[in-house]
Amino acid sequence: MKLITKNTDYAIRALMTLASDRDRFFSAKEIAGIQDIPYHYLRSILQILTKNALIKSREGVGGGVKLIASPSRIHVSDLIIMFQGDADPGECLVKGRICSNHQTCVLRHEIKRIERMIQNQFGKITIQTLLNKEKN
Amino acid sequence: MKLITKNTDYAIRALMTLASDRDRFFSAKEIAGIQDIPYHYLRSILQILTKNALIKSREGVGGGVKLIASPSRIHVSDLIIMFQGDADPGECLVKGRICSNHQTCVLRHEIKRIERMIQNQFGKITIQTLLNKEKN
DNA sequence: ATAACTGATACTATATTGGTATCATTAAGC
DNA sequence: GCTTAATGATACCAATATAGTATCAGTTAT
Repeated sequence: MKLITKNTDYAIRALMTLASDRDRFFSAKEIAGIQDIPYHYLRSILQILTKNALIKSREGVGGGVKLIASPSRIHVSDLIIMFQGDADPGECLVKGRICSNHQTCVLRHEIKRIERMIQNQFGKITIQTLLNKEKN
Repeated sequence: MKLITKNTDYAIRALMTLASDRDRFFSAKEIAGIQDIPYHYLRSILQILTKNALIKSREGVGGGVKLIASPSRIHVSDLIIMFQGDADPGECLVKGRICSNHQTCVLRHEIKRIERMIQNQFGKITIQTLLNKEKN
């Protein structure tokens, strides 16, 4: 059961690095080195984070990316949605007679409930809480 | 976030059909028709259920498969493990410095906790509870 | 004997995820 | 201004996992 894909994972780690020094710009190359993330792949991830205004970028020599959102306001649930999409696109897994007879399918209902619970759990985890736990 | 894959879903539906009449054999063809599941794919799923002793099979004319486990003892969590494997095979998602510096990685720890919670939730759902909810 | 079934197994197709490459543009600093 | 170090945009490729198909051998009721 893969809850978190690599791009989400890489995003979290990049953000943790950025949170370690909020005032300066880190280049993608630098972050890739620190976190051992493939450079080009990381670049595409950073672009998404930039578009979602969690970080800002500066081009040119001495440029890079820098955290602009507060680490305590960046929830892992947001990153999951950002990189893994908003769960399944409303499609009913259980087709066939059961569903057509009963309109709403019981299994699907249970799955939805558990998905909400998961998102709720990941919503409680922020970049800040991860940093805090790391320092124990 | 795909919690349940199609083979698990198909297995659940097949078992619900079998639970609807525990005394007789259903052929794969029949179940495929009732649940609108691709015949050959369903056959491979039924073979796995047979090997795991949830159902028993009878070859030849008039054969098929029949439920042997009690619907209230078949937990969706078991089926998830059966068809989707035992979560991730112990591999740490967060490699690089964070992990090597701190031995155990904080994100991984949180993910593991949530995974246990999910399995616990799916452990509370059985074929029987699904059937009960369906009949409301 | 035949027809209806499962067992075993190999194969193919599709989708998702992970990763790479390239060219254009920007900006610092000599 | 030229060079260099950086991102923006975008297209492409590879690897893996999931979903689905096909076939042949063996079994059993009639």
